[in-house]
Amino acid sequence: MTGDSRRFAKRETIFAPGEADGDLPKLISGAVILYTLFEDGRRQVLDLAGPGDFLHFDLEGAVDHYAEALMPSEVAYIPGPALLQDTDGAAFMVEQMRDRLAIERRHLTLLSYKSAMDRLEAFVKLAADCLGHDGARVDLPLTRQQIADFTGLTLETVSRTFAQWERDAVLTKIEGQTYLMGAALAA
Amino acid sequence: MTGDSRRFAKRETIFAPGEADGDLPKLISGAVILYTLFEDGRRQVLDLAGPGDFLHFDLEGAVDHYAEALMPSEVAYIPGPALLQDTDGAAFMVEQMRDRLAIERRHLTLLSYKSAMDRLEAFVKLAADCLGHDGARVDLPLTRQQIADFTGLTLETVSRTFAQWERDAVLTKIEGQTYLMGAALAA
DNA sequence: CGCCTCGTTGATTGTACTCAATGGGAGTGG
DNA sequence: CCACTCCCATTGAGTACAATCAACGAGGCG
Repeated sequence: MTGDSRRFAKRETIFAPGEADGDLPKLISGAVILYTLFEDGRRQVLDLAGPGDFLHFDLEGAVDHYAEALMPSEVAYIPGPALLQDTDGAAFMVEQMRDRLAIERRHLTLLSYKSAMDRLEAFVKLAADCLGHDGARVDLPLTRQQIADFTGLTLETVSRTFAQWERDAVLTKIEGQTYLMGAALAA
Repeated sequence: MTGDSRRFAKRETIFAPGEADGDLPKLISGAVILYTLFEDGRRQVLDLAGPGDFLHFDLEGAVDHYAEALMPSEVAYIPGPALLQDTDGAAFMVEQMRDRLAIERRHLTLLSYKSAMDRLEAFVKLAADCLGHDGARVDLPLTRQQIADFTGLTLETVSRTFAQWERDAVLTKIEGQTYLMGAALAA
C-alpha cells in the first residue's frame, strides 16, 4: 500500500490544478494547505491536511485545487486503482473521504458564523485537530493572510483579533508560530 | 443494488443525527436539505441533494446531521457493506463521495464571499446544479430562512436582495418558487 | 374569523472592511 | 558590521454594508 514518496520544502507547491495521474498523494509528515485561486488573485483555503491525510481523491480527473507545504513535508503516492481493487483498501479510502467530508462541514459551519471572534475560535480548534496539538499548545504555521483566506476575513481583522486575545490571555504566543490556548479556547 | 425504498412528504424529516443502520439512503426523486442544529436554535444548511445523491455515507457510525424533504421525495436504502464488497460498487461510492466533496467546496467558496449579492448569486447557481434546472428556469423550493441558513446571511438580507433582483430583472419569479434567471445569473 | 407561518419593508446600529502608514525580522550584499 | 530590501504583521481612522429591531402584509388552514 505504500508507493513512491517525495519530500517538499516549506512553501513548495505539491500539485496544481489539472495534475492527476491515478496516484493518490498521502501526507506522511508535515502540514499542507489546500486552496483555490480566483481570477482576481484572491485565494480561498479549502482545507488543512496533517499526517495521514490524503491531499486529493482524484483517480483520473483533473484536480481543481493547489496543495502547498506549510512546513517540510513528505508525501507518499498510493496507486489509487489498486487500492480500490482490494476490499479493505476501498473501505479505508471511503473512511478517509468521510473524515474529509466531516472536516469540510466543520469548515462550512465556521464560515457561517457572523462574528470574527467566533470564526477564529473555530479556526484555532479546527487547525489544532487537523495539524495536531500537544494539550493546549498549538502550532499555527500559517500566515495571517492564509488564516484570513481560511476564515473568510481580512488579514487586518485576523491580526486585530489575535492581538486582542493576547491582551486577554485567551491565546499566548510561546515562540514563533506556537501558541498556548487559554481556557476559553481549550474547550 | 437497489434495496428498500420509502416516500417522504414535504417538510418530513428523513433522518436525524444519531440514526444509522448500515444502509445508505439514496435519493430517487425529489429534493432534500441537509442541516445541523445548534444549541441556540440556529441552523446551518450543509448541503442540498437532488435525485441520485446519497444523503450520507455513514455505514455504522452516527450521522451528525438532519435530512428533510423539500418536496415529496423517494429514498432508496442501499446496503452499504454489500456495496463495498463489490469493486464496481466501491468505485461508484468513491465517485459519489468525490462529487459531494466538490459540492461542499463550492459551498465553502460561496461562504467566503463578503457581499450578500455575490453569495446569493453563487447560491442560485449551486442550487440549480444540485436540484436541477431547465435552461434558465430554476426551482428554489427553500424558504427565505433556509436560503439564509445556506448562505450565512439573514432572512431579511436574502429578501432584500431578491427584491432588488426582481426590480433589476436579474431574477424573475414565474410562479410560486420557480424563477427565471437573467443574463447576469445564467452564466 | 382568528391564528400561524412566511415574507416584505423600514430605521438604526455595529462590526468588519478599506485605505493608509508604520514596525519588525530575515536575508542579501557591500 | 551595517545598510538595504522585502515580506509579513501591526495599528489607526473612516466608511460601507449587513445585522438587528420592529412593524406590517399575504397566504393557508382549522
